[in-house]
Amino acid sequence: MRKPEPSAKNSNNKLRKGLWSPEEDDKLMNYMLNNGQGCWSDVARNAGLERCGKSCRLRWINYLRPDLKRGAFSLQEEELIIHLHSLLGNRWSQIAARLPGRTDNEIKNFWNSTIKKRLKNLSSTNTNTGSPNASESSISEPKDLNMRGLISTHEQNGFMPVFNSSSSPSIQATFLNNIIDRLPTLEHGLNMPTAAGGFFNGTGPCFTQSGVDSNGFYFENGVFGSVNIGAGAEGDLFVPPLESVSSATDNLKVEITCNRNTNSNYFDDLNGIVNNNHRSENKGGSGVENLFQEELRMGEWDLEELMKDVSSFPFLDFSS
DNA sequence: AAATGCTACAACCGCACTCGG
DNA sequence: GCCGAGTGCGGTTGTAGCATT
Repeated sequence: MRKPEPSAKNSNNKLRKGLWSPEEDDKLMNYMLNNGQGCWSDVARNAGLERCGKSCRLRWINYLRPDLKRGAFSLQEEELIIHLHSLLGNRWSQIAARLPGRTDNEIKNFWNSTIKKRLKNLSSTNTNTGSPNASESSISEPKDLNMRGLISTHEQNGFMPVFNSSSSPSIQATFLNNIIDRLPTLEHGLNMPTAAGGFFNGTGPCFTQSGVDSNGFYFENGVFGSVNIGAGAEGDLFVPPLESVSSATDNLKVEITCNRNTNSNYFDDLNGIVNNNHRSENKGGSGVENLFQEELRMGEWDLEELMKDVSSFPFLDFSS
């Protein structure tokens, strides 16, 4: 991408830094192919490179490795990254391990440059929209919320929020703004339970008809709970207390608190939620269960299996 | 055509962990 | 147990190239 800086090599005997020249790449590539990976400081020395071992390792892993898949991320990969990130957070190496041919650095860059930007746009658009009352006139046009903009490269294939036709615009606006207002809270690592909980299906917000009818999730102050829409009279918006949240549906009760300071607890809780929903035998249940059912149809991989246990994620190969 | 802004991504940095002496 | 080297990882920076003004 960039041309090596001529000044990168110091005049004295210090190790070279900065961009790698094609000659250096050749040296490292030839050495690795002929000798395999060993101690990286030895690699650097034996390959005749004026680089530290750490730099050689990085160059090999992120750029020279023969099994690397170059080029843009596919839609499938993109969705998987979002799903995995919702479960794993910024554990790029673990995410990369599930994406053959992709490096943690690549995924990290993709996330920070592309996905994060879309989330930011989403958030700023909401700010500009103003209060629910102010936006009431425009909420009937979902694009004004820029919800789809989260993944702008995707086609409009049902990722837009779908409201009950009888829901008033003000309720829709209140509901959406309630969710969007929480985005800054979730920005830290974006460890939002969206993919698991149903706000985002991995490609954008996913408010299914059934989800809006009965249950959604919300996440605030470290508490993962539910937002119950229209459980009573049509159009009612019920936001439960933060400390302990329970939905009002007949066949589903969610009372979740989690410690945001410990990722393991957090993700354990998320997985518990997912598993609880999977275990439900009530296939006719609405709300959260249907949200998951909707989600499971979104990707070509078995997301249900993915969400059961992060440690059991399959290593997917999209290279075909 | 030049200036400016934006984006993508390669590479560095610092911290944490493991392991052998 | 301590120490240092090696390694892995996530955050951040720097900049080439493209887009826009």
